[in-house]
Amino acid sequence: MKRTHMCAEVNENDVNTEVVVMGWVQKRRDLGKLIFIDLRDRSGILQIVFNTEKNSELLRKAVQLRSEFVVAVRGMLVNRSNVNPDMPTGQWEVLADELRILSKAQTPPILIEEEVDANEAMRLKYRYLDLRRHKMQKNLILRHKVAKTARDYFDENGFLEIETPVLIKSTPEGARDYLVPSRVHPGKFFALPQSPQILKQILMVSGFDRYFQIAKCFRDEDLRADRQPEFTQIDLEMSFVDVDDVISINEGFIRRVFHDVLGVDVSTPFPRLTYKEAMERYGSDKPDTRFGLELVDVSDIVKNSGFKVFSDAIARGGSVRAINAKGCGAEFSRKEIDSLGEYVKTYKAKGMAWVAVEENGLRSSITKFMSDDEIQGILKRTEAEAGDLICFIADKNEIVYDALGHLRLEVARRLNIIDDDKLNFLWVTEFPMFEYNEEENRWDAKHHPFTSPMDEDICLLDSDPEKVRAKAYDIVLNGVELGGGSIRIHDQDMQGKIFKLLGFTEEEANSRFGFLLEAFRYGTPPHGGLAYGMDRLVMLMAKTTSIRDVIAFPKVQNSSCLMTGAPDVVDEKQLKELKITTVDQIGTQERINEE
RNA sequence: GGCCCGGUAGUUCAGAUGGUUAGAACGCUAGCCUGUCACGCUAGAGGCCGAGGGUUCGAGUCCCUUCCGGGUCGCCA
Repeated sequence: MKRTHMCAEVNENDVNTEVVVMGWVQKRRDLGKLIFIDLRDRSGILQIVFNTEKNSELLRKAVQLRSEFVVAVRGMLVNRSNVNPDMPTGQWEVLADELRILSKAQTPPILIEEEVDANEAMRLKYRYLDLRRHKMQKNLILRHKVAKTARDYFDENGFLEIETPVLIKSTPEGARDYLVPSRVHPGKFFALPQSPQILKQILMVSGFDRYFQIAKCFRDEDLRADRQPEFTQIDLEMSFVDVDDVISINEGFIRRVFHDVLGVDVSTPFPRLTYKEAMERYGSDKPDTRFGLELVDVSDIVKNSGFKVFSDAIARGGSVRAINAKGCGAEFSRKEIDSLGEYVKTYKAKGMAWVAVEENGLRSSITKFMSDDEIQGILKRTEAEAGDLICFIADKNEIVYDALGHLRLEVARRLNIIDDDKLNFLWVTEFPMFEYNEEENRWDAKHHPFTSPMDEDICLLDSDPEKVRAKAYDIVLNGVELGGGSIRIHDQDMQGKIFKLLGFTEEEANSRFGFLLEAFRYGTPPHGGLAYGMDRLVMLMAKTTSIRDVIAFPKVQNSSCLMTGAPDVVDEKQLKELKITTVDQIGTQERINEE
């Protein structure tokens, strides 16, 4: 038998013709002398009917069918007497003439149903069953379409897809590397790329002008709902460009991918926020602008306040900022307000002061310490009305932003005011070039050490490195960092200066990035680019909240794969070839030696 | 590494204050049923209550340790 149709791809024109369909038994409804089968393939579900009047022999065979058997069915596609309006193929069914059981199946440990809320561990252990679910198939089909659209779009815009190696030189900095031992060079290791960053820059030196790649990347760090140890970037780089060129080609891509894959029209250009503005208004460098609750700085009002928590924070160079949680004063109990106070402690805030505005007065933890002028000033600045709850954080700016930025999101979630249908794209630009590393007592690159400073800030490099802004940009969708990039340094002298500022000696810079620095000596075009977290992009397009839902075989929080059991021990022989001894073995060896 | 939530039939869950024989739904097995599509009806099987230790006359329930899954902080140039 040769398959003629996918289950859900039959139509009126096929009625009264013979079809052959193959797939999995989704459901058997046995009425005695009449058996219905819902047959499922990746296209959908089609009902098969076995009728004793037509073929009693065949019906006896159909009795054996169970969930997830793989079968082939030949028969006439007919109009149903009882149409099922809830099913895309509900007006037809196949009147079976022949049934072949291609493969029997054990009863599956999880049900292949849309409404499964099976435990995720169970889903991941039996991932092949979980992936049979329509929703998961839809997600992976969506992912395929995103990848295809990326290839089409970038190809049409003159980008070349070029593969870069997966076994590369470790350039420590940033995330922890995954290492691969070399058999040929005992004691030496390859690293898996955290991103193709340096290699794509070298492709610019080679004159490829526009490069892109759908690249696997690896970072040996702890997992989150939106972070896996191996993930996929849509990575691109362009020569002879500045910030606006990169932004514009990427706005085109986003417009295209949402249009082609989801049929949604996204309007461009996207709003741009500087890093400074994003932090001051939203307390985050990846603000969710689908709702208000913006941060308000009240430092000037309370700098001399009798409430020492406020005045002291400001005296120490910090600030006091607030959000007006509209309606929460009326809505939240004391217990709920206190739980917000607990919530901000996650972000190192020592506490949360609050004022609930009521019809006939204020309910508050702090007003007794403050003057009327201060209180009135705050209410005016925060545009407080009866029913509102003003929440304050006083601390170092860094903590104030972080705590209030997260509090803002938490309040919005509790108030359920986030519109899931919105697609709020924006660019965050003008990131600081450096951030101070308290532990190591030096400046680190906020993006990476090849990021170009903004032209107008170059004069500040020596005097005020903290004030230098970079030609770096992130693209944000609904509070999720979708991607980021920068214009790179193409000038050797500037690169040397930046390395020096980052505290690299010449030898260190050479041993880490020598090959790149050398490449730059042979004629380097100005260049820049961007990389998307493809998993996150697909996750948001699929309207799910975990990238595990758009990755076929994801890993769990401890970086293992529940289906295959990776990572696992390997043969002694393999280790021997690699000249690798594990600490456990060393321990054993030492114990043996001691005895 | 820290904090929070969870782990009870195959699956999803319920099991106040410790108390005799641990329940439900779905799934599964068998029988009946010719228009079902959450098919229906009848009967049935199925449990080291994650693991180990402790308290107690008695532990699914309380305590300690540990393992597993999720969220989060740190981490993620």
